[in-house]
Amino acid sequence: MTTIQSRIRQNKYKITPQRQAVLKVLSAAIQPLSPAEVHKLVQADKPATGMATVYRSLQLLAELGLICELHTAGNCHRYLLKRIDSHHHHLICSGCGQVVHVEGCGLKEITENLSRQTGFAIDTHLLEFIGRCRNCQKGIGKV
Amino acid sequence: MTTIQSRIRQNKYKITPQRQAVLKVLSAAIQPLSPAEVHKLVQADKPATGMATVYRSLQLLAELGLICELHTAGNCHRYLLKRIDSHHHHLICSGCGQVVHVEGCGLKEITENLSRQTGFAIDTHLLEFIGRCRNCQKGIGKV
DNA sequence: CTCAGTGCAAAGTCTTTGCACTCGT
DNA sequence: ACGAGTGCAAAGACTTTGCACTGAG
Repeated sequence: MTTIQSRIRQNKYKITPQRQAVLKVLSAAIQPLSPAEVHKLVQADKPATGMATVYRSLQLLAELGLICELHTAGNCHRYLLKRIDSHHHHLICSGCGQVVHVEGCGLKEITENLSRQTGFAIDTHLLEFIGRCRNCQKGIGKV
Repeated sequence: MTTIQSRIRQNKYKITPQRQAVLKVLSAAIQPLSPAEVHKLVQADKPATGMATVYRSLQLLAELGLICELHTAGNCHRYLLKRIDSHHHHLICSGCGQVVHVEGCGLKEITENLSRQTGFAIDTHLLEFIGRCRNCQKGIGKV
């Protein structure tokens, strides 16, 4: 938490109660949240907070690499606090939305090959696994 | 092309000039197109075509698995004809948007491990490589 | 004290929907 | 001929922006 704040300060942005509230909400969340959900949860804390501020905060935090932006099927954008600094991905349950962290992906080699073959400078990759958790397989979350 | 049409027919949907036009545009495209781009290109062929029809066609074709939906950074949704029936992914240039097909990804093993560890039934994964093509590395597409 | 950050409301985008008409089958 | 599919325009969702005010540094 303190590291996060110092990262914000380092980049010459201010630490405002609103930004803290957004971070708090995201750090308490187990599953990724949409901007609207973040807004609702932030309002429990700071009722006056506007939607625009939530968007601006999410944008800032994503820019600083403090949170991840996920692309899910229906509700396209969802955000998640980056808990681990290492390279990782997410396994997302399509039933209930729960997220599991996945360490490593073994794509280093394929990335290097691709780069060699195509001449692309490959910056990153977007990888998400989509499935159904144990509960949702039992038909609970059948959407 | 004929296989595509039969796939549409199989699912009891009609083959309309508009759907054909959307398919034609996508099959002629080298890079993935946004709905708006598809619309513009379709209009060159059938000027009366409405935006709504383009959306409905894209949705239908994606549902039938005939086209891929990509999640890119800025303009979130873009569509691409599925040229190859095998499992594949895309390498996308963040400068000019050009797309390279990537065969295989070596994620079978990691998927199986994940499934075992987490109890998830993993249906699929979303994988895209993001980089800059040779031209854009030369600074041409510096956005 | 200053200016980045905020809240609000208005303006943009992007996407979907309702409805009468058209046209593939 | 029948009903899926269409075009249009309006509605809806989501996101950004302008502007005066507030408060973090």
